[in-house]
Amino acid sequence: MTASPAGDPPATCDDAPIERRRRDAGRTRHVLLEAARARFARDGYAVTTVRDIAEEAGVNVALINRYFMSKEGLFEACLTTAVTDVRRDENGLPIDGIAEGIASRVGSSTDDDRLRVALLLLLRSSGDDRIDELRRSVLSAVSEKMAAAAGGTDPDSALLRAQIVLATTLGIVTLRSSLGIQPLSSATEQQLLEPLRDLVRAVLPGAETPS
Amino acid sequence: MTASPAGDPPATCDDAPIERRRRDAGRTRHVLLEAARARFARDGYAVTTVRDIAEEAGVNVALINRYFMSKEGLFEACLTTAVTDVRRDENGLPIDGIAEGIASRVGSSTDDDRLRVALLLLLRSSGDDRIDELRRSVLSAVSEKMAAAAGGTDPDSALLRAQIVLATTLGIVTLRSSLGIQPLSSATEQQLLEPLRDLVRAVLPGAETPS
DNA sequence: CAGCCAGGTCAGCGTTTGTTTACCTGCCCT
DNA sequence: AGGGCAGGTAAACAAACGCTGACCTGGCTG
Repeated sequence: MTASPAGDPPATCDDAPIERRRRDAGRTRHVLLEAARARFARDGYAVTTVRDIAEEAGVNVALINRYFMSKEGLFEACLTTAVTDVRRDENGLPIDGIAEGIASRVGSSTDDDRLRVALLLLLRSSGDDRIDELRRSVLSAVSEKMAAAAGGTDPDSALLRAQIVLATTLGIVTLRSSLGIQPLSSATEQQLLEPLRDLVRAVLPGAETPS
Repeated sequence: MTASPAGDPPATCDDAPIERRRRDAGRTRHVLLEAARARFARDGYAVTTVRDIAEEAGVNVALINRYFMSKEGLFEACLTTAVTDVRRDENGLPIDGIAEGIASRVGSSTDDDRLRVALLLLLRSSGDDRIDELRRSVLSAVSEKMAAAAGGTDPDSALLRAQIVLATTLGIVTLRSSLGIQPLSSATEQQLLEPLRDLVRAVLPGAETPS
């Protein structure tokens, strides 16, 4: 599997056409990080071995410890990128249209959409308390932002309700990726949009759903 | 931790007051199964070691292989009990009052409520395809039963919507147990009931919520 | 009471895990 | 052209894993 590691010459060019350099620390680090993100998100921390990740990245196993100190360091780096992805994404949040946002985030089916992978990563635990606290804080921040966007009168109730909507989002991502339950797994973004609109409008107090 | 394994004499009785027998295969099997359920549900399959389970149950490690063939066999037995729990529970489903059912199932905070543990177990994977198919089928069955209970016109749309409600349920259980997000984690069954009522009424087409 | 077997213990097997050490080698600089 | 070093490789480490076989022993039966 994974016959061409990362940037193999497609056998039609002779010397050094595309590949940047033979030895590129930054590139290697990046390839390793992407492979780890995918495996950790799909299979979880404990199941994934460093040899799996290295093989998928087409890189020597020892380089994981060289660039990330340890397996846990690599996982923390993955989570950091996930946090960055989520943070950047929620800045572009449409104030109204929360349902649309969830649908588009959750919708992409099997492609490695960055945000779907990021959400899955936030659900994975390595057992390290400090990293768990990171997961907790960013998930809390997302729910707070959603509660603020939804408005409403009682702030405490709004936060609880926003976290229920967040639970729905994470639950859908889980059911679509881990299990393969039909029709949820093969539902398109369009098909998810209508029920999600109903859900958001009902659960979030002051949320407006544009036509 | 767990100083008294399962049924220690409470130090106030001399000889053999409560403990049934010194050697009881059925009891040992049961204790093992309960310990495994708790650990698998809380930490997942790969993280949990057979030595952990045996220690928590207060029995010898080799007995796991004696009574359940393998670690995977033990996990399958755990899932089977979870399936039984879920099946028995959904038989007593109130036709109306789906929200009440979810709230009561999800509500119990840190106690090892059987149904909460069962739902968590259904989210854990051992990597075995056959067992995964079991998880898939029972989760599908739950959503189908919910869709049937909710009624509605279009059966396909109703199923998708029921699975979204199921995703919410599983998401809440996950957020409450794995992470400790506030205020969701410490919300009582009562506090969860109101938003869940709104959610079910909006997402499930023909669901009636009694006053 | 003696015999027997289900129930339980113990030590160690082979494998896989994350990690480290010592060693090459491509690439830049003067 | 040729050191020098960052980038990469290979082999092996100790620890932990699931599992197994040979071995005890409590408790019922004849």
